[in-house]
Amino acid sequence: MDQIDKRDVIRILEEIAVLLELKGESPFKVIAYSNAARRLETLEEDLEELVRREGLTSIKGIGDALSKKITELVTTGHLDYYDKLRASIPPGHLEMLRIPGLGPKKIRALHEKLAVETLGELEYACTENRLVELPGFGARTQQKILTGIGHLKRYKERHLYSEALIVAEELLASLRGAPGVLSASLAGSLRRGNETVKDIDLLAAAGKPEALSHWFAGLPDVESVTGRGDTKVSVILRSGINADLRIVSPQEYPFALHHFTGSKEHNVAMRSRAKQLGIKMNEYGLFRDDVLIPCASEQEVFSALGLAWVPPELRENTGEIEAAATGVMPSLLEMKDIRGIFHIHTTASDGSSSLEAIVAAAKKLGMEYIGIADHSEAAFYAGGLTPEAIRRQHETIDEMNRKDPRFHIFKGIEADILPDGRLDYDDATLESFDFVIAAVHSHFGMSGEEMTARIMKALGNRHTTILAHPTGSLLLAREPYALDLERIIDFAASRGKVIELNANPHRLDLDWRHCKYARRQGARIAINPDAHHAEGLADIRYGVNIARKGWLEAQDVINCMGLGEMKAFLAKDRG
DNA sequence: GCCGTTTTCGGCCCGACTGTTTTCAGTCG
Repeated sequence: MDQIDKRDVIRILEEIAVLLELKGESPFKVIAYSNAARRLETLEEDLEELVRREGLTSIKGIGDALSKKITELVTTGHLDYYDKLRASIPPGHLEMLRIPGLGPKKIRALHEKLAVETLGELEYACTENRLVELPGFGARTQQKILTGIGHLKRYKERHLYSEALIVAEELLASLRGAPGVLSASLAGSLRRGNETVKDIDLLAAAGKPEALSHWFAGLPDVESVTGRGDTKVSVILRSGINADLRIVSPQEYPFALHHFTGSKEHNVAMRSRAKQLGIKMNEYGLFRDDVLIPCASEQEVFSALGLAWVPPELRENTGEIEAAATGVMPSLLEMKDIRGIFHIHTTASDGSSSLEAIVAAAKKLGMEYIGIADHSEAAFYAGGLTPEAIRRQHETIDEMNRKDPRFHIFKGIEADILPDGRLDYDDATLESFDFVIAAVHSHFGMSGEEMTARIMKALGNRHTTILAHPTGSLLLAREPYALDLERIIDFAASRGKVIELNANPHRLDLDWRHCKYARRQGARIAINPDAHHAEGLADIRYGVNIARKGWLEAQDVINCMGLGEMKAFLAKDRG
C-alpha cells in the first residue's frame, strides 16, 4: 500500500477535474471535483481520522460518490476510477490545455480529426498548415497555437523559485549533515533569488570529494544520475528538477561560492575589475602573479578587490559592483521590516479562510495590521462583493477593530479596472473603503497604447491607492499584457499612487527589473501576497526577496510603516 | 459531481471576447 497524504488527495482530485474537462464531461461535474479539492485544502481535521469515522459527507461539497473515492484513495493508496481515467487520455492533451486559446473541445477536435496526441504532433500539424481547414479553426488560431507551443517549450525548462526552493532547502539540509561535509550552500540563480530557475545548484566543501559525490548520487530524492565525476554530480530529482552539486576543497570554497552563485554577467564584470587590479580571478581563487590570495570567506573575496560584500540577490551586473566600490551598499529590505500586509481575500469573495483565521495568521507573523481586499462586483467568477456584502463586511471589521485596539484591519477592495479605465463601483461606495487596489482582470488583449491609457485613468481616480499586479503576467504561464510600464510608474509617482509588488510566487509582479526604476522615480511599493487563504500570507517572503533583488529598502515599501503612520498615510490618501 | 424549507430532479456558471462565422461555439477570467 502506498502512503497517501492530504496533498496527494487534493492533487489527484484536481487532476480528475482537468481530465473530466478533456473528456467533455459536464462542467458542473468538473467543478464538483475542484470544489472538493478546495474544501480539503482548508480542512482542519486530520483527513485519515475523518475517513476512519466516515465523516467525509459532513463536508459541504462532498457527497456519496466523492466520499467513496476519497476513502478508497486514503485507505488503499489507489483509486481505480482515476487510473482508468488517466489511461484513457493522452498525457499530451493535459499539456495542451496550457496553450492559450486551446480548451477541451478544440483539443478533442484535434484528436479526432488529426489524431494529435502529443505537443510535438500538434506543432508539426501547425507547420504543415493542417489546422487551417478544420471547422472552428483558422489561420489565426493556428498561429496562436504555434506561439503558445513556443512559450510552453520555454517554460518547461524552468521552475518557480518557490517550488525549487522547497526541494533545494531539503537537499541542502541533508548535504550539511553528510559525512565529510565542512560547508555547503545554495548557489546559482536560486541563491540569487531569481523568480524562476532552470536547476538547483549546490556547493559543498569536503575532504573526500569522491565519497561525497557517491553519497549524493544515491540520495532517495534522486531519480537518475546524468553525470558524475569527482567534483561535479548532475542528477534529475523525483520532482523533475535538475540538480548540480559541485564539490571543492575548503580552501577553494569562498571563491567557488562566489563563482557558482553568478550571475555570469556579474562574474564577467568582477573578473574585469580583478584584471584592472592585476589579479586573475576564477572559481579556484584570486591570483596575483600566479600566487593565491587567501580568502576565508566571500566577504574577503570582495574585499580583496576593494569591494563591499554584495548580497547575492544584487549580483546581476546592474550597478552592484560600482556601488560596492564606493563601500556603501543599500540597506536592503528584510522580512523583519514588514509590519503589515495588504491585498488579502476572504470567504466573502474567492478566498478560503475566514477573516478571523486571517487575523490569527497575521498576528502569528508578527504583523500590526492587515488590509482586506476582496474582489469587486465585476469579478463575478470570483464572487465579487455587492454593495450590501461590503456593508456587512465593514460592520464585522469595525466590530473586530473595536474589540482589539492593538491590531488593526483596514477596509479595502480589489476593484476591477473596467475596459474604459473606470473603477468598478460608484464614488460613494469607493469612498467607504480605507484603501482601493485597482486591478486589471479582463480585456487583456488591448493594444499597449489602450492598456496604458486605461491603467493611467484608473490611477488618476482619487480613490485608487494601489495598482495591483501591474503587468498581469503569470510566471511560466502567461506573458504580460502590452503596456508602457515606465509611463505608468512615472504617472503613479507623480500622483502619489502605490505600485504593488504582488508576492504570490506565481506572479512576483512588479518584476525586480523595474523596482529600481520605480524607486528612482519616487513611486512607493506595496508588497502584497494576494492571499486567498491564511497560509498564503507567508508568501510575502517571496515578495521581500524580489524587492531585495530590486534594490528596495524599508523606506520604499509602505508595508514597513507602523500602524499609526499607515493610518495617517491612508487618511491623507483619501483626501 | 452536489444539493435541497423551490427537496430526488433540475439547477449549478456569468459575461465578453476571439475567431470563426453570417449567428455562434469555444475560451477565459
